[in-house]
Amino acid sequence: MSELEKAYIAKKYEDKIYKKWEDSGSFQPKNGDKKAFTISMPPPNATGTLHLGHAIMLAIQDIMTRTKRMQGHPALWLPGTDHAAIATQNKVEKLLAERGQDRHKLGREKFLEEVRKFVAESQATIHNQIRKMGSSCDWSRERYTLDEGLSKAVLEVFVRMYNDELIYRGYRLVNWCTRCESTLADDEVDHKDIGGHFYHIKYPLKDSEQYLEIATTRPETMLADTAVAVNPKDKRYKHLIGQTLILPLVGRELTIIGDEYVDIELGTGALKVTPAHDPNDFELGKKHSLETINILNEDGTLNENAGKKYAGLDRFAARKKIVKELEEEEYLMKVEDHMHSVGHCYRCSTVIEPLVSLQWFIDVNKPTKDGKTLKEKSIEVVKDGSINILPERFSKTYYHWMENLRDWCISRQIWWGHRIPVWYCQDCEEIIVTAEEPQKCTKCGSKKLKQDEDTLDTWFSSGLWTFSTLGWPENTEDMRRFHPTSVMETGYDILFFWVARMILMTTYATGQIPFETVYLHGLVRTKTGEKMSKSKPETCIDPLDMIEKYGADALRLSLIVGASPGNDTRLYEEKIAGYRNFVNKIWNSARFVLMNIEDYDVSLDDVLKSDLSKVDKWMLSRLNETTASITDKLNKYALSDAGTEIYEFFWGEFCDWFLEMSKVQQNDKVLAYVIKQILVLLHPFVPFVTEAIWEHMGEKEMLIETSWPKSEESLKFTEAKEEIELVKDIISQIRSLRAESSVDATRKIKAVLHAGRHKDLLGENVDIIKRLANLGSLDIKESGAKEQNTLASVVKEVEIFLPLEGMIDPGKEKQRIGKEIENIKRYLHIIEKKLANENFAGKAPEEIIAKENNKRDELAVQLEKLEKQLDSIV
RNA sequence: GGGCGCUUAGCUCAGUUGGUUAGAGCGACUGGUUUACACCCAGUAGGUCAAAGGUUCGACUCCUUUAGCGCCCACCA
Repeated sequence: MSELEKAYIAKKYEDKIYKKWEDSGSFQPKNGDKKAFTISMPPPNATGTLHLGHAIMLAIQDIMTRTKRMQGHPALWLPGTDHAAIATQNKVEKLLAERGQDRHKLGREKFLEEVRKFVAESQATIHNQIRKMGSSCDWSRERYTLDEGLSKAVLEVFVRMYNDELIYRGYRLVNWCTRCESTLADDEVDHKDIGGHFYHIKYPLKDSEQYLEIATTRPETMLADTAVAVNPKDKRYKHLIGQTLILPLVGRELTIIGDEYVDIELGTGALKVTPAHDPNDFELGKKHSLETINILNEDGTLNENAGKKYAGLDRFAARKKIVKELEEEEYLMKVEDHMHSVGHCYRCSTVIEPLVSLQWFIDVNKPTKDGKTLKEKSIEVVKDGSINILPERFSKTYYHWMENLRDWCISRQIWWGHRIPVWYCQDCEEIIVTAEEPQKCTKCGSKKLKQDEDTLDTWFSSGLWTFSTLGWPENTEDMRRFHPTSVMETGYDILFFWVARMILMTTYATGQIPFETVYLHGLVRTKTGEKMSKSKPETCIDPLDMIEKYGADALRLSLIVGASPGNDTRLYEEKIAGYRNFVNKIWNSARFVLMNIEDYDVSLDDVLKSDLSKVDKWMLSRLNETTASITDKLNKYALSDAGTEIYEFFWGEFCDWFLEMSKVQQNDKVLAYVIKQILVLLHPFVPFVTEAIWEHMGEKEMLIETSWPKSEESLKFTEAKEEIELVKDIISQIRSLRAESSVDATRKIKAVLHAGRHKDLLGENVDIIKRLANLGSLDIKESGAKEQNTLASVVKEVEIFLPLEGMIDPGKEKQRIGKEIENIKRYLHIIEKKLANENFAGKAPEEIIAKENNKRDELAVQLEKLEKQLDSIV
């Protein structure tokens, strides 16, 4: 088997292995009695290429899925993509713009063709990239939010909600993106603090020299003012309520109204009321029956209502013009700098305009059939523990968001997405809501029907993802087997956008929760903690480059180990290189074993029947403990902890100790058994290299299909384990003595051990100690006279002497041992103080006290021996 | 204005329900052609666990306050 490369070449194996897995059907869930384990893969946007955010999600979900699959659960990881309405449309519009095209010139159908073409291309790219990460997802069940089946589910839910009066159409103040020319949901607006201005404007009283001073940050909206409000408790203005003001530049008469809403302290205490372009003013307008004047076009320019002078101007140009005119006509009193929060489109960063518009909404506050509102239901399933959010603290954020959720605006004016299933009769104005395109008006029979132009919010369809992908509304077998799903694993940044929406939509549509556990991962940042951005290529890491360079296994580990749920993680190339080294170490340990062993067909029985040395027992014991611990951690989704533990066990114990010891004394059965089990435990983390090795070992069954080990009572060897730990400590101590005293590392020196009751143990392992400590000869005695001219030390009760004629400086040696004694004394002192403390003796648990007593006794013995050694130096 | 998180070795991070003389990887330093691996091996140095107070027999771990950094939410004209 020595033809294996000295270093593992990931590139040579990964694609081949992935193909083998995929072709074998092992990504598809098996039948079985155990509870199914399901993850719906958060569908990447069909807009381009995979980034590290996808890589971390794929790594985490793949580890979960592989573990459960090996544990014998029917495991389904369902992949797919999202049409990502606004994001995709924007992207294609940008591409069109580069060719001097735009969607309006193309028209709806041609534009959609362009989008479809673009999506098909990026989907192909995404498929390839998901595979590159080693994702063991079931491609036979892949879905796309615009699939026929999913679209059917979308329409079905819409119609049901409409019939249940949970979806309604109405004039409301909405968030309008002037670039996308569409509404946005409240949480699709990013609020950013912007340095703006406070413009103080004179609003003169009719037929008077007096005026009111009004402060505003958006002076152009004055063109839509229909009142001015003051607080009736405000002594300055109280008497003016009911009087009339003249709107500067426009000349419209405005009534001064009184409303407690107005904050006396804020601004000037007088508030211009613009019902069409401000959420608060909209409410005031409704309350006081004010006129609503909309001055904005969909593209952010001003319309006729703004007056001829301003119509057609962009909102910001209009602002400038108005400020200038106010100044010229001496209405502008002052301009102050003012920091305030301004809404921006989360997809294109354009400043959002609030405006009144006729849109479709989901009513989150209306009781449904079971008497609870959508909002209440969504809160309940998390509160009662049906859904468990990891890390737990995000539950609080979730409640807060849900509790304050307002009706969800679901209609978008973009073209890319699910068309709203509503038709308007052109003859009788009947509104027909149906999943199937109607042929004629249900009321008057007219065939002149016009479908609503709008599409649905992309989160409406992705909110159905866990069940629409399983065939709902049909009562499919997949639906019965795999829903509710087990885990929703995604970034905490889309808790509201998506996770909350899924809970809301799924509990309504199916009466089930969408998933049992929500695992939220953090953001991948640069080494210095900045967000990765393509504009900074020196720190922005492309997962595919890293896979090319270091292999997918290394990349996966670098994203998993050291990253806990809900916390951001930093990634940089040295880290990935470090895990590449680890992967290579796995490869080489296997290479070593493969050079030594032919037969890997070893059962537990074979191992137990073989002639087990204490070293074997130690290793089996540790393997068994590690298996139990890792299984436990994985079951709790503590992936980082599990990864760290297997890393340290494999490298620090199996390679550094057991393999080295095997070079002296080898038990084929144990070696084969242990390395195979380690490969199994490693497999969810580093699937490629482990599968590659597995194949070289001539296994018939692929590792991906192998069952997960259980911890076995018969592998517990407590005594042998402790004995070998002592042997290891002695070896370490000898190595340390040598190095500290600058003994030539290559020199095979002699050692004498006064082993006391451990004489037999050390005798059994004399060759191992000699080799690992690089000794020429080793003399083991029960006890004896002090050795002279030696480096001396004590481990537990065992005294170590390294006779080094002529090399020992008694002064230095005295100093060294003296220091060691001091150390022990200090420690001993702490323990003795603790034990002498009545409160400790009275209150600490017995276990702890026993442990402390033990430590004290050991230290006392060690101290005594060291003191004798010190005395003997002449 | 609310809420949350972080602060542990030069760097990146672990540290489970309080019981270690505080750990790992990288980096640094010393030394190594040993039946796999220099993508390696052996060894060493390096931390008053952000600060102050409190609870406790015992605090990196729990509580309070403070400071710095970061994030989320919020219709402050």
